[in-house]
Amino acid sequence: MNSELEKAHDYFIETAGRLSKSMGLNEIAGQLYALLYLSPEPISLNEMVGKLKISKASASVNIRALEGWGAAKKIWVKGNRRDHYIADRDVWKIASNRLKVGLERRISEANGAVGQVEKMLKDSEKKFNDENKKLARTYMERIKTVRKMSERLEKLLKLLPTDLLE
Amino acid sequence: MNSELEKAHDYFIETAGRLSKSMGLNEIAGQLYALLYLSPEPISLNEMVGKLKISKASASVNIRALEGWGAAKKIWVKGNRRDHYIADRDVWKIASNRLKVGLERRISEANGAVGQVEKMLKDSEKKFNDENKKLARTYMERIKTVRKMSERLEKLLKLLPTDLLE
DNA sequence: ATATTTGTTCACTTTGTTCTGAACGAATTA
DNA sequence: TAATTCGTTCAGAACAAAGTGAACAAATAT
Repeated sequence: MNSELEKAHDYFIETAGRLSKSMGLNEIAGQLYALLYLSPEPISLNEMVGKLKISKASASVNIRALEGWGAAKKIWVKGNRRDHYIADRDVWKIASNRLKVGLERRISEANGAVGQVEKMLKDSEKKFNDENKKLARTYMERIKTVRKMSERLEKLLKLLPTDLLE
Repeated sequence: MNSELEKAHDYFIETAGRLSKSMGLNEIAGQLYALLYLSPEPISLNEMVGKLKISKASASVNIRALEGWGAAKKIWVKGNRRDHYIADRDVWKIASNRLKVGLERRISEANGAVGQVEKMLKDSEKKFNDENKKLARTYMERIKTVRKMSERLEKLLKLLPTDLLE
């Protein structure tokens, strides 16, 4: 194997891993994806283990994560009983979808909690003494602002695919 | 202190911490911001320590991170020599800016590396034998696609503030 | 039937991050 | 001037996340 070529290959993969990690995804998942992305041929679990110098366990777990995200898919290779994988090379689609899904989940969780806080404040409003009533008003008002914003964000996310990602 | 009120208050802060953490920021930073966000009064380091049950060290480090992001600012309180802080309550501005800056840094790093890989391939192109020449072509083509995409993303990020964040 | 190959799962270790307590210097008060 | 109050820094403890090896079950080959 030409070592210059291999160096470039490996550096690309390393970079993908770093990026993946810094984006809150798994480093090995990023490396695996880059490996598949570059390869003209489908790749087996064992080859992943060999090329990335990782354990079979990691390869197994992470390739299935990629599968789950629609970033890789299993493919049948004639006369070979090992699982082979290829990348869906539409990086943009995959990355933006990851981002979108991740944001949506977080926002919706936060929204749920914020809604609960609002409910708590409303429900016990009558029990507050004057001092606390004033404070509760401040809280309500400010929390409402937050909820408004996050609703706005949710809408924005729903909008994203058609406007920006096609 | 009315305990219902306090519960709502604390739950809001807890939620902010969780969200902050899940977004790759620091949990305490999120809690601190939420604390300041709700408070009608400026808050001192010691009060943060007391209300969030954290160490002075954490409070100090994280409040300055918030300051650096423009999410909190120091304020002078008459007759008190402690530092007091208030939140900039424009959550949208702060959050979107964080997101933007974070993405920009990562993308630009990745871009640098990808550019280098392209250079490596080009530079050593002549030395490849036929087999590798073909492989190198595949790499180049695919990596170029990635670069195009990330350039697109960079542009999109530059565009963001005016279009979406007004 | 037995042996081998293959991918998955899980308990454990390793690695990296975050938080804290203690020590410190600067500023303020007595 | 000495004592106290503050905020910062830093080494190390506590914690969380990720990767590994070994055991396993399923499929295939001998």
